[in-house]
Amino acid sequence: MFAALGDETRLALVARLSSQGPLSITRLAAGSAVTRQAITKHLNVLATAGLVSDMRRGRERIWELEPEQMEAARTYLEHVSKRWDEALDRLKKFVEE
Amino acid sequence: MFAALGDETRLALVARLSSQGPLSITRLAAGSAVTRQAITKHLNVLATAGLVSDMRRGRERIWELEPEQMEAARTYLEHVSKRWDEALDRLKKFVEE
DNA sequence: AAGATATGCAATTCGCCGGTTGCATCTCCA
DNA sequence: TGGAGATGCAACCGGCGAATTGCATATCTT
Repeated sequence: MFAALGDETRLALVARLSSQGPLSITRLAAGSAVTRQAITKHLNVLATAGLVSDMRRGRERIWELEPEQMEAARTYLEHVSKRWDEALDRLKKFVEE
Repeated sequence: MFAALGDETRLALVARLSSQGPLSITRLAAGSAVTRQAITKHLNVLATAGLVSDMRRGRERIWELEPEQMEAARTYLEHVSKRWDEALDRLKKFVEE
């Protein structure tokens, strides 16, 4: 999942979807420097990571954010941060003794 | 920064540093499947992203977590999540009108 | 039906990244 | 001082991922 967010183009896609809501592939490609095909591939990567989902509407395919996965990433970082603080505390106590 | 966290080996390093506190390169390499050299490179990548920092102690080099950057990542995800909710609200209102 | 719009599929190219190996350097300790 | 342990430096390799191109397919509109 972090790997999915780690690409500049994909992070930009997430940002756009977050600020502009659901968009079609062509619309997303219009605002980007790369080809529509590249965008499609990136969207698939994001989908595999569970960060976006798609739905068909006529001839177009609409993509939208899936905020639960982002929440999962946040939770993970929070977890790591917390454990780090605990480790620091243990170390501090150990040194003091 | 997400790119830095996006590699499995690096994420494992972050996890270990978070649970065990500051560690030397050799110690970190001992618990990993890859070479010490690989670990060194990964640590440098993490350092460039501001996620870890190092200090010399005798002949060894101790690495520790830099939780502020992790906090930044969390904040970013929070931001995106929030904007997404707002976008959804706008969309909902627009449809209702 | 026919043109236009939106997307899908496949093959290909190219650069970067993760990993290794070999050797040099530095520091600790007996 | 000399050996062992910890790290640094540099060259090299293999594969994967990002991107493009060309063409096929589906859907809308008139």
